[in-house]
Amino acid sequence: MPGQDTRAATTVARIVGAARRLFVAKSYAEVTTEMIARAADVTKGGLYHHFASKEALYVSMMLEHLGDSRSLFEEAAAMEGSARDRLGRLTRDFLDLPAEERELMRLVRRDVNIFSGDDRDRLVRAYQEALPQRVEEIVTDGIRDGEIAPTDPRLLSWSFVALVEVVIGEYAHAVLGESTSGRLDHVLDLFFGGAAAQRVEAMA
Amino acid sequence: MPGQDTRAATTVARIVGAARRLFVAKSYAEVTTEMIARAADVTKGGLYHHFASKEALYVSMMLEHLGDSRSLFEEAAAMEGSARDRLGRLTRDFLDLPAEERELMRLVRRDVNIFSGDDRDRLVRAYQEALPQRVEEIVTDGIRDGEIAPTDPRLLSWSFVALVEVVIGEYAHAVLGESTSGRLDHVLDLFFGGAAAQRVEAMA
DNA sequence: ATACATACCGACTGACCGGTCGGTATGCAG
DNA sequence: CTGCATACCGACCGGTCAGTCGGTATGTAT
Repeated sequence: MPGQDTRAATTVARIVGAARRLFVAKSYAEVTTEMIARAADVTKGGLYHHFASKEALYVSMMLEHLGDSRSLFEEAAAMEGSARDRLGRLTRDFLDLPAEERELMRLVRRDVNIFSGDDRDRLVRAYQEALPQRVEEIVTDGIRDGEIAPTDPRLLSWSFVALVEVVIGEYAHAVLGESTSGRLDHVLDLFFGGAAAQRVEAMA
Repeated sequence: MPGQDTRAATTVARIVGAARRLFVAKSYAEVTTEMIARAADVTKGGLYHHFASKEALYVSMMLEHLGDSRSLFEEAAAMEGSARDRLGRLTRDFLDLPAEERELMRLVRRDVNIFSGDDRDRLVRAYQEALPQRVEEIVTDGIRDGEIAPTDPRLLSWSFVALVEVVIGEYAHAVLGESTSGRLDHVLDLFFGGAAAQRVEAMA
């Protein structure tokens, strides 16, 4: 009953899904078009019917994911509230993402350097628009409102993202517990308050 | 006049040096043994006379560098003084490293995943002993002395290393100026004090 | 001088991989 | 029913690359 369009669309989706799984598990060079085709239950011919090249498939897969992520993070950035609340919401959304999707954000940064020209530029832009720029929005507001010390907002955003990345991975999982909240608090406390022991402060 | 031993040693050194330059500039898969041999002014045959495989060459090159780095960072960690001073010294040493050697520290983390088994384990261990464990020593002391808030020291160390990595790269260079000190202060301030605006505190 | 080891050469091989192409199957439009 | 487009197949090609191997040159020990 499904027409050709639907058929093609589901095949494309199968290929993209298989590519995503494989690219997360292995490096770009290690994943062969043959492997992707086999995992998607088509042949290489079928794969190349829908995608011009291995690179085009990778880029297509990644751009789709980055678009979705951007929508998700834009919601958090658009929230009302303190910078800490908004960063918390965004980070929580990120940490609660399925592991595979979260890994894709690391993947872009890892793989961007193996491309060049147009594809590379599009990937970089899409990544920055998906995550770092959303963080930067919040940080910039935080500086304007006196919540965050006046520093270069982009540098601060990257620092924040770097701290979040530390908290992914099994060691942090083991230390901070299974729930998202532990990791979240750890990141926010460290980012806003630093690692120094609390000085005794004058209390009201 | 030099005997065969010296001759072989210098050839090996040439090969390792060429490999280092190339692996920093391009990814593992993109660097061919032919390119390394050519850059080292030997043939592939000559290269394979000294190294059993491409992987063995990579590992050998990396372990040599990590050993040197470890010695350097151990000095800083062995210093007297506050945790902040010692971390500052270690970070300064790191930031003042020639760009190529500094890049190698990123390389390990990037490339570790393409190996497996024994080679992988040795690389991971050597890296951790070279940098993160040196940081962890200092952090642990800082916690013991009440300078750093009691948190998991390993997690804190990784966070610190992540913050340092942000500060390498051209954007940070442009924002924080050419000198090492600007980047150094930025990292230390952020790590110890956090990003929050200073609250007005009771002063003596 | 002779014999042996070590350094090095470079043509070659075998495997792999991205991409192609001629062909078949399946629907849809007139 | 016919003709055309689209989806898909799978054998194949061109090229690349890690690794090999028979050979030569250069020292070194006896």
